[in-house]
Amino acid sequence: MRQEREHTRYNAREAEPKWRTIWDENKLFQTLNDDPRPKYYVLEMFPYPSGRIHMGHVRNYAMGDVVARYKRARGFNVLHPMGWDAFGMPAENAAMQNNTHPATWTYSNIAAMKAQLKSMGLSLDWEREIATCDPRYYKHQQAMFTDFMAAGLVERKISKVNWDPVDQTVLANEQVIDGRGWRSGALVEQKELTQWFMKITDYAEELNTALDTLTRWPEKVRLMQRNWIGRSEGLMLRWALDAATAPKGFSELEVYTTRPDTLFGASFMAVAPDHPLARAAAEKNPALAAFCDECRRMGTSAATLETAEKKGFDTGVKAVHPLDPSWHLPVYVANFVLMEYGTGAIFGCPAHDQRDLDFANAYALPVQPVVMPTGEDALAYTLANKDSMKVALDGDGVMINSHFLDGMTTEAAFAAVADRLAAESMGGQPIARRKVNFRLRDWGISRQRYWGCPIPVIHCESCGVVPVPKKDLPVVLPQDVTFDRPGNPLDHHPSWKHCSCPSCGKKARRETDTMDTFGDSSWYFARFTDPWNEESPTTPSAVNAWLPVNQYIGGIEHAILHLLYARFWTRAMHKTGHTSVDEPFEGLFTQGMVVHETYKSAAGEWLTPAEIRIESDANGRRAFRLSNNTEITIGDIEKMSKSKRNTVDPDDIIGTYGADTARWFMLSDSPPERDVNWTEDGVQGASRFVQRAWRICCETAEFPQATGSIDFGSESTALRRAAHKALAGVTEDVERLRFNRCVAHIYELSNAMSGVLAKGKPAPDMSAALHEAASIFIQLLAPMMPHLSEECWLVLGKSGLVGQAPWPQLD
RNA sequence: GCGGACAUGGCGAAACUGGUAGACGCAAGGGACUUAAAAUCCCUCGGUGGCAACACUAUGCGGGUUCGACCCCCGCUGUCCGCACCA
Repeated sequence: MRQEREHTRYNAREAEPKWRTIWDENKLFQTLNDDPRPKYYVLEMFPYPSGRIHMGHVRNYAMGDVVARYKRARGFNVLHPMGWDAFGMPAENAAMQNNTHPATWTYSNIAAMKAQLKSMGLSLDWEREIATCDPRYYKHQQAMFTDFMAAGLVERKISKVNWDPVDQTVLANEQVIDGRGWRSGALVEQKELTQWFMKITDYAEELNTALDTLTRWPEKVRLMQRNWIGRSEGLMLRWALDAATAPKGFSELEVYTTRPDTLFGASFMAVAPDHPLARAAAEKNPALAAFCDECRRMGTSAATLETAEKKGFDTGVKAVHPLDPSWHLPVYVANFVLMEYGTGAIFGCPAHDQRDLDFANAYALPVQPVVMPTGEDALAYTLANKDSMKVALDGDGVMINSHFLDGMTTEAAFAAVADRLAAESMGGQPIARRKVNFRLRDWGISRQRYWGCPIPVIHCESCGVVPVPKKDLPVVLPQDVTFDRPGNPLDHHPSWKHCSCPSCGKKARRETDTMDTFGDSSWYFARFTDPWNEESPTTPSAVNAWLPVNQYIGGIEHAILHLLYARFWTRAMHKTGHTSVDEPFEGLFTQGMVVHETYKSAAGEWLTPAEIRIESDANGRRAFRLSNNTEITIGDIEKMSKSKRNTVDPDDIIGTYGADTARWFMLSDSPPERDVNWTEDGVQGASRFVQRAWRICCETAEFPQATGSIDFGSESTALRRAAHKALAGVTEDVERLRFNRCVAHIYELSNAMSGVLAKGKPAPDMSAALHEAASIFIQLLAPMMPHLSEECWLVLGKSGLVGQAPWPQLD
């Protein structure tokens, strides 16, 4: 017979704030730099202060908090800080729309979001909070910028940019939609502007090879970075130009190729429309000039590239084949050759490159196979494919129709051509040299915007570009700016940009570009290690002790840009003496998105989950609108977004169920790297478990704890075994960030305990086993549901805080 | 086009290094308690057959390796993601 027992329900709304106050009063999560324990640095990607946290934040920070709390219990000195990625365009947009200052908007958002994060019960060291828009932060970023300048890592050069003529600003590629500015809708122009660049390409080789050392990064992210860097090994090859046809001043054409082995299959040359040779040839040829203009207008948008045909224009210039002086090839201007990659010029080998083949077929150029698959007959293969190929053979094989290369593998032929041409010279220089090339380009950091870190340089007519001396830093953003007209408010400001030259004292002009906000997030993890240092960006003893971040957690959307820039910036900091580490993040975890069902009315309008009531039975689920009871179509499960209105507000969930329930649900069910589907049923399930865990602890507390030595019987031993099995499972799975499995282990233990408790008053050995199991149970729960576990810890008569208890010993 | 990942009940998933497929949760169905509801508790829950013990079958599809395959190999199909004329 089940005993009649009345337990009060666990009241999260009362308990959660109470425990947070106790943690704060005991400074539980304050981290000292001189703590002797081994260090562990866990970091979640800091948020942009948009105004409110969303469920993605809840998932991200719940995961990080589990790791932080677990590592603390394992005896580590854990650094778990939080800050704000606070510069950026939304603040300026808000300023334009609402006539509020970006700083006012940003700081009020930070205050609101900080309160929300606090309500989650995260074990963060708020003493180290930083905001990138704070002059006490960007002062050091400016100091590093001048150090980077001195170290030759910063460059000012002319570059093509997307220019919005209405907003008078540069747009990133992502901000150009169908050739128009995302905000103004104006046709975007390609404009050449002098811009600031970080020389990330200086580290291309190292950023690529060091990926091999990042064994605790997802393979997917490493691969994406490897592709982005795009390392290739090839040959820089100089072709002589036929003097009779070449424009004045052009005697040769240099190309980059990764396939010198296919040189005998060449049938044309091609240069980019912006190539100097194209420009020179166009001067005397209006039709060619028109063709080049047309290519430029096509622009670089992905949509136009997809459908663009291979188009070219014969310049009339002839190039001399480097292995056969009697062989002259036509030089085309072609729309598929990019000025930005290699030398902006190629030789075309149609048989072994699909683009070249398409081009050759369009302009009736010869197609000569020079590589065939192993085992084929050379003559038969040639006859079958010559001038009639549809699909280029771009793989390895055996050389044919290639004179001294015939019979070699492609690999051997590459080496043979490279060696022979390196030994030959033209104008006193070798014809060819081996060259490692990268797709990666330098990082353009100039933004014609107000709400960003000012680039700390001064332009002087006599001295040129002069960095602002460190004693004059920070270059602070002016407060009194207006957003009533397009363009850069810093440029419009009546006095800000007028200054005197730091070296000669004459009147000079302050740089009005601000830095890309990716710069701000490229070193914040280093600043967290000693945010109190006013003199310099980092303190060697702190930054070198804490870095690298042991576990970094964030969204996959930052797989390339943020993580690559941070890897570069860390190396630049190393070069300039601000740290001695190269890789900022030892372990990386990319979590999945939070998704939710969508709801659409018959009229086609999206409805929020809060406006919906669900009915479900054996026939399935149906949705009804609360206001008028009409049936609503249940749509696809999609990423939570404002446009589909399928969002759930963390405040509502925490207010209704408590932070622990929200955290528990976020960690259960789906593997953390996959998307998690937020459902009302799932939250209620999590909430039921909170009450069940509470009941288990309350019921256990009614039975006596062990005194003296105990002989455990078979049933009590089984319970103890279940408890330690759960302990082993959770320990392993937290280490591997498999939180969904942790949840399952805990459920299994709770089922075992419920089964024992249902049998009524236990024998002394079972009572002792129950207390042991409950103690383990609460400790396993503690990293995930910290408030509830403190309350349970208390009801079981345990001393101290579970948040300070060491991880249980496995038996 | 190139590169990569994934595919298991009604659903989210688990199965560790090749060794009892479906742990755990959700949904659903049945029952207990209740005036009723909520909450709680008990039972069932991949499919087919059987009162049952149980038998057969089952991890996208087709082959293969193995005493043994969700797991390894080959070939398909589908879904998702990244890059996108990179010479």
